Amino acid sequence: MTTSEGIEKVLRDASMRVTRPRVAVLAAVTAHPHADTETIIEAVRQEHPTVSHQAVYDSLKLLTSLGLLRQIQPHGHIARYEARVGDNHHHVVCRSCGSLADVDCAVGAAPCLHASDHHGFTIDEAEVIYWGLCPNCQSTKTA
Amino acid sequence: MTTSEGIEKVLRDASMRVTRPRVAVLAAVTAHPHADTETIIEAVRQEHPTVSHQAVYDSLKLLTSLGLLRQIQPHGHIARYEARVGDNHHHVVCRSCGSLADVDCAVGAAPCLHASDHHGFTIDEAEVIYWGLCPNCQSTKTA
DNA sequence: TTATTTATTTTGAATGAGTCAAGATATGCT
DNA sequence: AGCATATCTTGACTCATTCAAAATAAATAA
Repeated sequence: MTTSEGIEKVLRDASMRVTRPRVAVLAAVTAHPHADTETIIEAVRQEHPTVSHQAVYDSLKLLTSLGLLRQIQPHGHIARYEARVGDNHHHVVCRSCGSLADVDCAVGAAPCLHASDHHGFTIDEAEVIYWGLCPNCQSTKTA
Repeated sequence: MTTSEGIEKVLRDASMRVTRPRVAVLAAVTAHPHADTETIIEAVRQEHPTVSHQAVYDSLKLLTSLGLLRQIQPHGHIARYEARVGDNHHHVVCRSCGSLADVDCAVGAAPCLHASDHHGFTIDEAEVIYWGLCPNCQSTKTA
């Protein structure tokens, strides 16, 4: 899915050009799950030192809109990205250090997706963020 | 709960001073649910023209940490606040116009709060944001 | 393969929500 | 009323992200 051929097909199907920055960004996010933009820029530049930050921003936005990436941005934190997509998993964020971990869905396939009263909204996604303390910060706080 | 006496008690219990900006901010948020900071600043200044933006930022942060307010900040949007607190309700955000509505909990009291695998995190809150289209934008899109 | 078209990228400046810091002010206590 | 200091005002500053114009390179056709 996230292989080199995979992205080419998705991009071409969307009438988008297959460019070095785009492929590199997808690879970088795949290699660094939950990385922020700065980290992704650095990772991309390991292989392609001339790629601009703007190209990374553009690629992240494009790949996200095409469904190849997912953006995570908890309150008070900058945006992070992950390549794990389409399996309806959620995230835990540590209130203390900001570290982030994946959490599989609690109840079956798409829990929480059926709100009791939509106010007429059509809902296509339920995003869940759990807040708490990571193991590290728990011990630090109590120590 | 959100009355003038209510906030005084909460502030005093927390050893915080009862100041004009704090009371005004709580009143403004109560009167303008889901308002962003800019809107709250304007609302506060209707009554108290000399209150600084910094005081509003500080008050919002304090009142939020005391549990009198709740901050909502969907991806790509600036922070908004609401005074409805402690009833575990969630929000729908329109992908098109960014409008926001309350949604009561889908399944009983605290759904989704029990993630299957915490990775050792202690979870104290499950935040749910539904994404979709508001009634207005639905008709605009299809029209 | 080379020329052509134009989507993307580079570069560098700009935006703007939010934060920082120092001095002025007002709250709560005695 | 007067004191101590929490809070506010003012104004500069941060920094993730966006904007814009010129340069570049991907895709198509000759």
